[in-house]
Amino acid sequence: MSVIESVESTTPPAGKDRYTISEVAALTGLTAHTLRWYERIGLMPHVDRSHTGQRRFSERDLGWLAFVGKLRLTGMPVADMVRYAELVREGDHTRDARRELLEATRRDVLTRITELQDTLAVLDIKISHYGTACGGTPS
Amino acid sequence: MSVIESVESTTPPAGKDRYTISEVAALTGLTAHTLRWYERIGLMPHVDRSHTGQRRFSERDLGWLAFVGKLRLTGMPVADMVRYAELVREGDHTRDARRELLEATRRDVLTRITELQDTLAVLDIKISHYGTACGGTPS
DNA sequence: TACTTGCTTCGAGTGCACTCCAACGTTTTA
DNA sequence: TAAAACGTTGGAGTGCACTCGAAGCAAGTA
Repeated sequence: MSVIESVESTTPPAGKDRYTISEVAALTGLTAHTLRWYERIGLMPHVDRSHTGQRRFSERDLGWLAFVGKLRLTGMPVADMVRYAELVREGDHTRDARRELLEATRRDVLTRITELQDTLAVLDIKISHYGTACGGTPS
Repeated sequence: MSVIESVESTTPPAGKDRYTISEVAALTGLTAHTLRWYERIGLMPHVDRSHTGQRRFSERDLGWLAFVGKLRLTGMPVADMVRYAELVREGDHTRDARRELLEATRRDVLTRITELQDTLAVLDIKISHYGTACGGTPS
């Protein structure tokens, strides 16, 4: 618990802390279906429930979803995110493993950025070929 | 043909020009299955055949595959790449449409790079929360 | 009270990008 | 020449990440 608070929360609990699933859907851009699916596969920590069993998301849940959204942008497979979520749940002794995982992800992201910059260069060359009213022998 | 030469070829025709499918697979990292599939869906221009009907890839085909590989890295859907390939086949009067498409792709790539850089920043913050070597427990 | 909206679950369906199979023909190597 | 390796096709299968449907319970509004 303390680990989650100290490391996993980015946004401090401020504002209301009992969001319904449709509110969270609106805030995150995910569908309610996807949010339930995330919980089912273990990608969400267990979400609090109302007295009638309906989900009530906390600010921390929102923070986690925002982080997951970032990881998703990197192309990380959902299974790997689930693995990370499991490590968080397992507690303090997985700190090193988690840092390792994040650092590996960081390296992947750097690689992806480099690849995209290469691609950008290729696109620029192509575009410039299209741009110039070509008369010479292009390569 | 001339359009393809003037705009679509990056590598000048040098070296042998009759690669078998397994050679191309080795060179590109794609499987033979994928190469045939690319042709079937119209992502490859029609590949030359031997007198018995086997594929013989040219240097230009390799250049096209390299470009497709770059596009693939951007996350562009295969259907969009097929669309671009169709424009190329349709000839000179689609130049503008093609440049448009490449420029849109370029914008997408820039957006993706920005997203990844944001993600990188988040990862760095998380990693720094996990602390540097002093807190870690080595095996 | 009746209606509308939103929530629950489980399980099935979708779209994408491959990936593989079966059956058979061709080319290379020993 | 015989075997091994490689090629062909159409169509079916796989894995991922959702995405949706159906049946039913609960809460708010006219």
